[in-house]
Amino acid sequence: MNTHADPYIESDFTDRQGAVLEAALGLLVEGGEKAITTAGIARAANCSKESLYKWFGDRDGILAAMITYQASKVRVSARLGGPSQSPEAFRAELQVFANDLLTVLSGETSLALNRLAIGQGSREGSVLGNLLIERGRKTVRERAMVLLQSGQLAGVLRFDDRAAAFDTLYSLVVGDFHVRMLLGETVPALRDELARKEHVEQAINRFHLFYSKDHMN
Amino acid sequence: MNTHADPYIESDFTDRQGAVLEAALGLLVEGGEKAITTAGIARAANCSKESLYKWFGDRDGILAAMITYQASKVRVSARLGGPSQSPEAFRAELQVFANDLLTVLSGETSLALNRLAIGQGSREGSVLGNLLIERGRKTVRERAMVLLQSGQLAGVLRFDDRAAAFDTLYSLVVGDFHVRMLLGETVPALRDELARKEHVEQAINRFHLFYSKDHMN
DNA sequence: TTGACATAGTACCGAACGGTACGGTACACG
DNA sequence: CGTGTACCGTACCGTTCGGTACTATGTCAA
Repeated sequence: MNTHADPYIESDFTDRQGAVLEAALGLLVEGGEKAITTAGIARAANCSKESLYKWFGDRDGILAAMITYQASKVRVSARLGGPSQSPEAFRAELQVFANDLLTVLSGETSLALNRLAIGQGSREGSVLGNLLIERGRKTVRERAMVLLQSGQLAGVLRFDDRAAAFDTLYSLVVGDFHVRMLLGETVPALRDELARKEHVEQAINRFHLFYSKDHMN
Repeated sequence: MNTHADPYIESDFTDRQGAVLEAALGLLVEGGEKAITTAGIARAANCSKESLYKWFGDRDGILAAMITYQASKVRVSARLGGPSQSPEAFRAELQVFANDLLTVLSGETSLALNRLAIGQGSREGSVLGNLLIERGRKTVRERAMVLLQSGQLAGVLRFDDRAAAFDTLYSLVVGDFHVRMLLGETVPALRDELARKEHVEQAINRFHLFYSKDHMN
């Protein structure tokens, strides 16, 4: 991958190519991997199969491009609240992050891409899986890392291993929801507004129970 | 393989059919869904395609049968420790449960079946996904439920919603590992024996922090 | 022995798909 | 104007796969 993680690299794709990938993503969301045929993409995007192969190499190249393209689109705004904030404000910010995380993960496109990568997975080193972990999880991870460090600097949180704290936060917020959604279950705790808010609050409370200065064990 | 190894196997499958499904599972583990072709199964199991279609209807029927067959094989021994045990013994039992859960989820067959169901997922009501949730998760869930209730009766745990407590336990133990393994990542915290033990202990400790009588908030 | 039944093995068919090739069109550049 | 480039649309090819049909073999019962 590119070591130069410059923030300007939208993607290596032309507008036309982006439109084509958009159409392919639409097909994927609607019909699953089975719907991603070269002829189908060409038809949906009003382009020729020859262009597809020139741009992306082969079908797997198209799939990989879909992931990188979508990941480049979800660039989140990692707004830093600054180290001088109250514990309540920080807690609220964590709740916002948790809510955003759940929103992203429960999005149709995210689910479809995860299903695609998992379905292709384990075979051939799971190229798509690595791609999805690298490109997709990196953004949310970075945002959380910044958030956690700001909490530590503000004196709200206390931990030795920031990565481990992130894993805990992720587990508490997401839990088993992701797999269940990937399996096709409609999780009511994410649909219902009230239940979701309660879940997020509980998760953040529990996270503080682990990592706030008051509750260290 | 298991003619009568498991005492009361409630699968509707003949021994021959079980052997065929076993071969199909082998193909699935080795080569992913792409390797599950009717001709391939017939070749690997030394049976005819006609028999496959007579027994399982069509290809989707084979996939569904693979899930139900495997689920019927994993019937866990829900040994009940009884309500009169010390907190330390109960904690140890929770750790054993957590360890078993991680072992099952990281098994190649379980991962392959989950990948299969997820890959087919969302399309057509996700039949395989529901099947996997129903048949697969039910056993582990029931065992955990019994365990939790025994902990409550023993006066070690305290909760109103047992299902919610189970979800918390599951999240703390499994966390993000499942998705990452499904995506093809080899999680070191599960391979390494020491790291895994530490993780399980931490998870159980944290669970007790939420639900033990001493730590209620 | 004879006949009913189950199954293996193989051949076959139609459809779908990945990938390639070719003709046609619009546009840029000299 | 001519030439190259990029692209669309379509036709085409070879392969694979799901599903069916047919034959051969073995087994059990009368």
